[in-house]
Amino acid sequence: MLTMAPKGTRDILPDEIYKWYYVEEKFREVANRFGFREIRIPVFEHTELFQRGVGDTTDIVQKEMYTFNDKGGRSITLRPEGTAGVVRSYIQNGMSSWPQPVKLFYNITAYRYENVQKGRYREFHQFGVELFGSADPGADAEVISLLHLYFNELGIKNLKLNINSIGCPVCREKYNKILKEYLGIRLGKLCETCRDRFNRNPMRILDCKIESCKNELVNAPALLDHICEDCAMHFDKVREKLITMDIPFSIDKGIVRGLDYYTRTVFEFVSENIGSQGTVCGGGRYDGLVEACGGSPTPGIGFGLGIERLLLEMDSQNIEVPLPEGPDIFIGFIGEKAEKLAESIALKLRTAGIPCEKDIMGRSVKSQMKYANKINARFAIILGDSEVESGKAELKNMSTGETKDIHIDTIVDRLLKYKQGNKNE
RNA sequence: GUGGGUGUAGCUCAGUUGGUUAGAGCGCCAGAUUGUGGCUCUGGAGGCCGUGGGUUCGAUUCCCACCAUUCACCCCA
Repeated sequence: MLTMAPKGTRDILPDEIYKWYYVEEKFREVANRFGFREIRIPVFEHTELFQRGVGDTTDIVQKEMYTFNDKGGRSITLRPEGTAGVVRSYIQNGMSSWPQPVKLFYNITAYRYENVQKGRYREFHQFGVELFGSADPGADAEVISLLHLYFNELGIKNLKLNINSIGCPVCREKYNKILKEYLGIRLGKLCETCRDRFNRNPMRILDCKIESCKNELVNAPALLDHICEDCAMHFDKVREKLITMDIPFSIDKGIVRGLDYYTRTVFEFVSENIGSQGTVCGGGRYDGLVEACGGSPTPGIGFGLGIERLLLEMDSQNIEVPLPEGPDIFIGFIGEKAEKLAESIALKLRTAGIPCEKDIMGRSVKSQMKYANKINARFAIILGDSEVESGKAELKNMSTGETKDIHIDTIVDRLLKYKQGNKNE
């Protein structure tokens, strides 16, 4: 137990971190291109923020939060997602008086107490984007196109984009009446949980996976067919824009975001290759959220993108990420005088910005060379008494095996030139 | 919370029809004439065979429980 990471958490080791750097840098870069700026928010917030911002009736709040009292008696919760914290920050920092729209992105860990399975962990990583201040369908399209571009540039194929509209509170209320009429007559045939949902959140019944319930629901009215005129027009425009931008999508009337404050557009990017938790990215519009959290009415839209799932998908598609490079040079030595020389050269190289390693294991020359090979050093040099005396040494190119006699004083210059692209040096 | 699979070396996995010192490949460390890697060869380190209990003369092997892990349900990233 002492030597085991807690359930649902894991280490990201040096051998795989380059993949993380790669997708992180790409995400920052693409988000910046769209004018989104990075925000960093706390890992924990007041519990009530999530109760409000995520919604009291959701599974997340009801059973998945890491909640505890701090020593001051405050109820604190580790963030189960990113949106609520960003919304809080938007309000707290008066972002409504920033130039509009406010476009933010983030790279966070999040925490949910759930059973672990493929692509689902208790501590997981998300990229996200939140766009405040625009109710325009263009904002929806922009956020979705950001994702489309991002996946494209990573080389990911075949992620399926599903979109839907769940209307506004007004149309949802109307729809709920219609749905309840439909369900009311069939209530007896539904499972226990569904009967429970009937009063609390009838829309969730449509999500039920139990066969007998599904059978009763085949002809159930879909929310999309009952949204009001404004919402329908909004949805039409979003679709038009996606078509104009050549972004393929399907309409999935079944997407019903569990989070309470979602309005109008909801969407997800789904994979079929990474197990049953195939949603790589989920998002939508939340025009009521800022107000619900205590701010003035502000439209918003955003998404969360699961990094673990993204990486699983990239693996399943055999997408190659450029491997990290080894140090430019390994400095080996034998003897005390040579060691001092090696130390001073290593410091000069490092000061000049040249990655280099020097033996600190007291190994034989042969073993030092083996090590230089394992760490994928570009060059190696071995210093001994004769090198100390003559000021010259053999610089060995580790990939070709060629050696060149050089003056030790010139080593920094030579490697700098090499790095500047003069690979012939 | 529920159900199935799996726990033997750092990793991937053999194996013992229950019987003394538990194996391979990879990885790690070192050596193959004295100061030069990759290939090859040799050697070495490293296992309470997940934990606890039961059956037995004897358990890593059979049984039970627990724990961990994994996949799935629910839900979500």
